[in-house]
Amino acid sequence: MTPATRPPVPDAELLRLDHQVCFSLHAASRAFGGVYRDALKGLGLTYPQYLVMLVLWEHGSQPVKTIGEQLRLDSGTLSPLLKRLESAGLVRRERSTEDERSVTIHLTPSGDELREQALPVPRRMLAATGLTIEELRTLQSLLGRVTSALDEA
Amino acid sequence: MTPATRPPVPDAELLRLDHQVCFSLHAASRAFGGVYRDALKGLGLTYPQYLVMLVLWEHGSQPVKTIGEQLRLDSGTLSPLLKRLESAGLVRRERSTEDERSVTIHLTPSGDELREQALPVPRRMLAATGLTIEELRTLQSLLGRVTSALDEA
DNA sequence: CGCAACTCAATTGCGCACAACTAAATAGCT
DNA sequence: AGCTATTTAGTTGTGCGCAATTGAGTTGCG
Repeated sequence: MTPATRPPVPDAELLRLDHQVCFSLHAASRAFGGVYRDALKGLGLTYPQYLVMLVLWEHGSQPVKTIGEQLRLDSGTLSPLLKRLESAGLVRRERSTEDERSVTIHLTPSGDELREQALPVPRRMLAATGLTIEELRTLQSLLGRVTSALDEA
Repeated sequence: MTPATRPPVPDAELLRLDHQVCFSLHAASRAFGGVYRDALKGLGLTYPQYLVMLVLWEHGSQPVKTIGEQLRLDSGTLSPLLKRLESAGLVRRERSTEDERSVTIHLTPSGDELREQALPVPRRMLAATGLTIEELRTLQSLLGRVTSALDEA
């Protein structure tokens, strides 16, 4: 069934299905955000701030640019976010001496310590999704393909 | 392989996998947003505004509350958004006479006409995802389950 | 050297998302 | 009727996301 040539899906269904998928993605993203908000409240981090900390915990000090590349965020988002992390005492911003355009982000001791408190968060989130590891893999694979395809369009 | 009792997935992998899934969702949502931004530019709509118009096109005039329920958005988001749609001449806001707390949103003739221009959008988006109908169904099913589970947590 | 092109971070402006709160109206209960 | 609780929009404040712009700094080329 459903040969390689387009199967007989009527316009009306396509329309509804598309609506559901794009909306589902939007809704799922916000639902995740809500649960992360709770899970991260104790750490004083928002979800995007947590993503930045994950990058720093995993790969250490690095300039704003490479953080943005990994998270797909630009300086308009990262600059104020990093200043808030700096105000919270978690990171230090240091203008590079070799290339004065570049600002390197370092973890402070507080920022490094926070890692331990963050360790139980992923397992808690995994449980909250109600999915099996297999399903998570499937989901991640599909999302990755969608994102790549959309980025090229 | 992978019995019902937790399979031997080390913490480190769990951590990375979780990171990837939540991040993938975040990234996919923003990637979708970017492509919708282009697709909807000609209509003068943002993606959330498009969602509101879809609800109105499908189900007609209705109060703010029911729009919010369908889109999972509260009045803090919808009130200013609807005012922008009103400024654009696409909707009319009318306080109900029977229950003066309620504001009913109506499509204007312009708002109704816009539907035709929006018809090609879904097919364009579907193509941009690069997924088959089957994969979209799988994706939507997983996202729906995740959202339900997360909403309860 | 001197000038043009590029890079990188920051800033500005707009819109979305959500929490907390306000205000007005309705419903329910005594 | 009178009082309380609930419902419904709206407002305010904070933070994310992105486009467009600015400005400092670097690189490359003649």
